[in-house]
Amino acid sequence: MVSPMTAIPESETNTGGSLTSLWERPGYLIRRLHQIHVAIFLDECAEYGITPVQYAVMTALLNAPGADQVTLARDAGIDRTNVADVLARLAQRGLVKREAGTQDRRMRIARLTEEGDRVARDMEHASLSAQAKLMAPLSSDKRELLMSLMGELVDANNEFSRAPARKRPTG
Amino acid sequence: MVSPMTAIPESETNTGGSLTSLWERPGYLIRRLHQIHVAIFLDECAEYGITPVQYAVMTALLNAPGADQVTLARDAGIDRTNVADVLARLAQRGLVKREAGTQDRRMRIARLTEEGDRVARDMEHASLSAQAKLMAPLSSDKRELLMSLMGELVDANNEFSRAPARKRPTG
DNA sequence: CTATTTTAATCAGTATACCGCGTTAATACC
DNA sequence: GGTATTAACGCGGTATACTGATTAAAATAG
Repeated sequence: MVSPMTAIPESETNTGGSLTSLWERPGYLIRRLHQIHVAIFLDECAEYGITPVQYAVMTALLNAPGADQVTLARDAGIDRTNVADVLARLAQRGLVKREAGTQDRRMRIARLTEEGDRVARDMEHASLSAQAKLMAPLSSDKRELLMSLMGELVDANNEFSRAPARKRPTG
Repeated sequence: MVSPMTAIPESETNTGGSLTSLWERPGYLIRRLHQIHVAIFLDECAEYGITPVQYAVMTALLNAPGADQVTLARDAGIDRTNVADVLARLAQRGLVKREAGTQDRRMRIARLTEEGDRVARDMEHASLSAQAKLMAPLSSDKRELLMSLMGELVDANNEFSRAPARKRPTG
């Protein structure tokens, strides 16, 4: 015994029932899909140097200028402490400015700077390109189907993540 | 102009076409789905203290004992450098042991320890519970549909991420 | 057999994502 | 009005995920 073969022994511990394939695990497919989307987004938006999460925060600020961090977290579906980090990085690049809240002095209010506003609007094309590239392998029908199914799942499981986002507009 | 009103001005910069809702962006839904799955998995598998990625690496090691880091990265769809970090943490907890490769001395070979093997097998129930909880809001038909669509998308876009996984078994 | 190239791993650095604790300010209660 | 509770932040810590550079060993070209 103990032959010196170091190649994969094939049946050393794998006694019969190998566990389910990764491709049958929803968690695996979701993680890979996430990886892939981030990679495509970063590629398409490389000229701006903005990440998907930063873009989500910036668009949230477009729609709700002067929001506090908790509101931004709920609007963008991002963890509270993470929003603070993202805002700090955006502020350091001059895309966001932060002030203390006037009414509630616990809050820190965030706004896009002029440059931040311009960048957020300019990026829309690139972000749509990233979407298109990601979904390109699917037919139009399948795209809609996938969006619908994912939306349903996120909606129903919203409360399970630490960052329960604002629910989908029912309208 | 420059009125001192600090409440959300509603139309300060938001000139007309507000950008697309987050719920219409595939990247947003994918990111939220990922958040939610990780949260559910950590909750269901709390007694083991194993993360989804650690579980993926451990099951990869179940099926390919003695694999090197590049192989593990491809099998589990995880970035090369990340695999090294995950293995280091698993090794520190005594679930994995690592040795230098005998034939190719650049490689570092990884194996599950006895305890690691036992934990990986014991966890299957909990991981299936996490899957079930995640997918519970969807009917059986919709679950299959979603898995199929996600699989198709991951398969087609595989090469866009830094961690291009081993392709889906065609059989 | 030497020189180039390729490959596995490591390291440093950055960004997301979350937890738990503590601080401070606003609110509620008495 | 003083106390208890709640709420918004900040900080430290951990894990994933990736980039770029470097090192060392193997494979290949000349």
